[in-house]
Amino acid sequence: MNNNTEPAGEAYKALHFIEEIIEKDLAEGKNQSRVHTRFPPEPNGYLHIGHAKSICLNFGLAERYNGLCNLRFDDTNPEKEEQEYVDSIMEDVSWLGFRWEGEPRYASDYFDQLYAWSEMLILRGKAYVDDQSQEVISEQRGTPTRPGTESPFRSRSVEENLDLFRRMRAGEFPNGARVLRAKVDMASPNMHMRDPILYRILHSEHHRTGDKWCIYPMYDWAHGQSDYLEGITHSICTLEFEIHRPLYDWFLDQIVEPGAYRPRQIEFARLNVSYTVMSKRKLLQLVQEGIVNGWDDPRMPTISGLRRRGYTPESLRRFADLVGVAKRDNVIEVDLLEYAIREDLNKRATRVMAVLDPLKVVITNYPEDRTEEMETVNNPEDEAAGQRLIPFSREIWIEREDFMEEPPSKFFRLAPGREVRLKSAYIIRCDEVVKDGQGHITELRCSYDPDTRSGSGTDRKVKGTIHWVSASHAIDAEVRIYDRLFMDADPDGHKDKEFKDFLNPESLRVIPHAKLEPGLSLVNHGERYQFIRLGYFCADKDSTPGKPVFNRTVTLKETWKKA
RNA sequence: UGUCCGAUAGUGUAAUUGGCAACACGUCUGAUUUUGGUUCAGAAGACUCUAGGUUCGAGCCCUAGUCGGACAACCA
Repeated sequence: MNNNTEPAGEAYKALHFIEEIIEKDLAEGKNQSRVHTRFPPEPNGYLHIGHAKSICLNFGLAERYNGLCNLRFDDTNPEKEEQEYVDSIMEDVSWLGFRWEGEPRYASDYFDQLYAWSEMLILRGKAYVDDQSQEVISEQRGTPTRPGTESPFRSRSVEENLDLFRRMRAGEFPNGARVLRAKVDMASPNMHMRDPILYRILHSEHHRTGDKWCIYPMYDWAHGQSDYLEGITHSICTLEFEIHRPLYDWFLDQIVEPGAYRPRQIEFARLNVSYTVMSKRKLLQLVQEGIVNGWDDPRMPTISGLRRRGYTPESLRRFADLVGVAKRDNVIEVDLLEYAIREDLNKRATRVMAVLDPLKVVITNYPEDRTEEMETVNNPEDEAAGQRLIPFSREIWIEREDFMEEPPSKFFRLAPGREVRLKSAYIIRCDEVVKDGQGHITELRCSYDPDTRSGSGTDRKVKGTIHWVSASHAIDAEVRIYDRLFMDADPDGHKDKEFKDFLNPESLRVIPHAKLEPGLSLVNHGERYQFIRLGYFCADKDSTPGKPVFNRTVTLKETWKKA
């Protein structure tokens, strides 16, 4: 069975290695030719763009092969996990546009079954209780190049192991007093096979099971078994778990009948993005040390941060598609992320006029009491978006950087004696530059050509077109100009420096009084616009009626270089 | 001195399974443009990690090596 046939007209897209594995399994009728994946985050932090790749992969595969995808919280460590994270994860996955099969699952749903299987292992002589301290166990484990040594408790009787394990569960021992270990192979070249720990004692409240348990299963013991219980066929994870796969399989061997259904672990290379950090630990550090304003700070590579920044779910899914799936370590250039959001917003964002650094222009030959409503197109890429009217009058704001007193030859904007077109309005010429006592430019006095009204059919051309906003009609807005958080392409790739040494001091610049066209006074947070010639901006949740707050998502592509 | 994994333009991913190394981002030209955006046309950029081998033919198969990554939490 080959599901690879694409609809006619669509470009052939090569299968990545996981799709190849799946198609082979499907063809062989493995696991009744089902495809069932899962996204298994630990609720100990917010999801980031790397998780988005994994989400798109797992849910995308299920979609492509008419399968299912579960959302499962890997909540086996009550000391780090919180409900807040569970909630944020569900919100992020849904926002990305995916629907998990049934209710969210939790590894903690399977604690009873895991416990029962553990007793089974003990009964079969495949697990034992070890009384040694963490330090001693760690010492005995050896090193990657030196085999471990067996614990003196390894040969305890089944009865004693069972009794001790039950008493561990009953809460008779303090944290760290004993652990349950699988009896595998202390001489294995794979460290994970050297009698891995199944259960540790943790007298702490679990966010879902409360105080029902004081022993908690380790990741390796919980994960594959959870996959099995959920009927997962393809358990996709990142490369660092590759070395765990023999253990994943060993555990499954203990509970799965040969030839029957069985999940398979497949590893792919995690996403890295230049100029950012991706570890939850470091992101948590940025939040806790107040370097950013929370997990959803628009500078964070978290899904909630990108959402607040103005990224669309479509752009993130497109990005996940563009980065591909393979097994080699990779660093994706941020440019690709920015390409993805520009591509999307170019098609859908309404163009509006906004002046961030206002310079007053007085049009001396324009009547003082006059206001014209100029028609302007909402989106040149989307005719259906229609037109709207914007007010024009004698005094306007233009961008300060759109004027130069002594312009280089390639400068197409306003300068003394030069002309520019005001977008959707008239061509003006700069006649006079007004300065204050310090030589600071305070105002430009210009004259307009009445025959050049936009849409009047005039054919007079000028080199440049600039944006503007009528001074008497403009509203004030706060605009937050975000730039990359780190100045180095690989912030944690330096031996003698810490990632925080590369923080960009100008990652956030707040413009308290930007001038916007009046139609923008009432915006709903999350609305996205293109500020003409400046970039894409998204209304922040801090907006209030009459005083919007905008976040800059990304600039427009800048191909112009100074001479 | 171990085990596992990986290596193709600057970046990422392909190469229909052994047949002229392609696509995307990025870079550079030019055209169009009432956004220096978009769009369009084009260009540069690769000893496919190295050395052997198999073959009429190797990015792909084999051998050896080099380089990079992962593994020594009672984290996931």
